[in-house]
Amino acid sequence: MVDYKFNINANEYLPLRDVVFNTLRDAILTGKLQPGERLMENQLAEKLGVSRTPIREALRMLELENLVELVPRKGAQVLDMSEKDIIDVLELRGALEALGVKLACKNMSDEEILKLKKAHADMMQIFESGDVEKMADADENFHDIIFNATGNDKLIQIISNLRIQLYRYRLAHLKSPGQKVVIEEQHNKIINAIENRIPSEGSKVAYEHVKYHTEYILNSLNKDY
Amino acid sequence: MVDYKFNINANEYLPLRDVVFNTLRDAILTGKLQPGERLMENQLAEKLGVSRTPIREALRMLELENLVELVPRKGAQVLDMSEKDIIDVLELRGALEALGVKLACKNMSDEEILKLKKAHADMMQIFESGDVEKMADADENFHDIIFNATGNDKLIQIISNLRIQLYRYRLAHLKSPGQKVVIEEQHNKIINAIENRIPSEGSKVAYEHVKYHTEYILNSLNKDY
DNA sequence: AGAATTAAGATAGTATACAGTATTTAAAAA
DNA sequence: TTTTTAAATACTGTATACTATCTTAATTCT
Repeated sequence: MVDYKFNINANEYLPLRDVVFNTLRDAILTGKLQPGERLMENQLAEKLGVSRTPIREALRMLELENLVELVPRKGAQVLDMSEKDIIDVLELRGALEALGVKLACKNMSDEEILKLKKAHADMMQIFESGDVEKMADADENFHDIIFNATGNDKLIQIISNLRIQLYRYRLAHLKSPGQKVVIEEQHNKIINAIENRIPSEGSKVAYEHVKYHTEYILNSLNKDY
Repeated sequence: MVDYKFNINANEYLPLRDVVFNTLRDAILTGKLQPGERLMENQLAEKLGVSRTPIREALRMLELENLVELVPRKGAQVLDMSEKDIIDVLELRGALEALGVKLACKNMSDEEILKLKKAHADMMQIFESGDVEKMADADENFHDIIFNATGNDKLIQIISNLRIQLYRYRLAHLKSPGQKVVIEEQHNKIINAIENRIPSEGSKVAYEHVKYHTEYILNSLNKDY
């Protein structure tokens, strides 16, 4: 009746609400569902071939992820982020990336440091290609390695959520060709701080990294139109 | 305290799922529902006099608030926090309180500073009474004023969530009589930083405040039998 | 007796039905 | 025409019914 195309392991059971949740989230993040677009339960149910029940539960989950807005008796719509929202989230990211690198300075294993360096090298390679999507992915990968080394699961959870919120706007950053040199230098600083186990330094450069990122994004936003 | 979507205006409509959500959250935070306790949909539905539908939706929401754990086809149970979870959350709070006070140094109005001072004075008064619940509330109020002055809604949202997670464990802190002097001094430092508009100082003392808090809580936890 | 098996009950997953409320459309009045 | 009102429609909110699975306890087998 229902085929679980998201399940690689056919043994594992994934409730429909989670399938719907993943589907809708993906659609929102990739822009197939645009900010402001209404999400009607019947329509979604029909399109996805399920009843309204899992749709509704998925919508509640998306609401707490800040991806959709739910107005009682009116319905759901894809949430848009104002410029201020983006600034706010980046402000948070600044603090949390700083914490993340600080913890990574203390906790990252030598193996993981190697992995981090490799990720950095890969990313620089990809930068040559000019494929913005892949660049963004490589950047996320780099930061993922750091966060996973912090050992703080709550931090990982929150930063993931912030990243999801920013996902739709992240491409603005890496477009300009001059970026490579700056990002390379900043990432190198981060790697050095971690390798030399200097938490205060790591915290500082991570913060500056996000701050630079923020300013860049704001510029791109204002340049639009 | 728990004033979230609470509606004073009786005209405004609150979906049952939100009523259930508030009810269950309150029950969890006040310990009426203990960590580890199973939450069965039928049972809750009957007890609250509603159908399973709003119960299920409320449980999904509680899951994303990290208050209950949902295992597919098994059910929900009140989530317990390990000592490590508590440390992780406090580590996050350290970074976010630091950010909060830093922003408050920049954005807090003179009026709000007066309110903050009053809240501090009130708190010191309440400390004399020895009523731990009220002390905790007064402390939350003090920090609330700061966060509301940051102007960063996302920060407010996340710190609220972290606080909710810690709510059940917060009383451990204020019990010992020696606390008053230390907390008074630390809060004074925070107030001074904000009043004199020194973000770097505010950030520093806020971080130290949480760090002290953390160490205290850990001590209490280990002392428990 | 202890382990394995099966059957019964409990519980979550999903679909559907119905009720109530916004929204839209059409009609009537100004 | 423009505004008001009324009816129709399209939603969401909630309850309930049905199904699939998990748990528990009884039963059988070794």
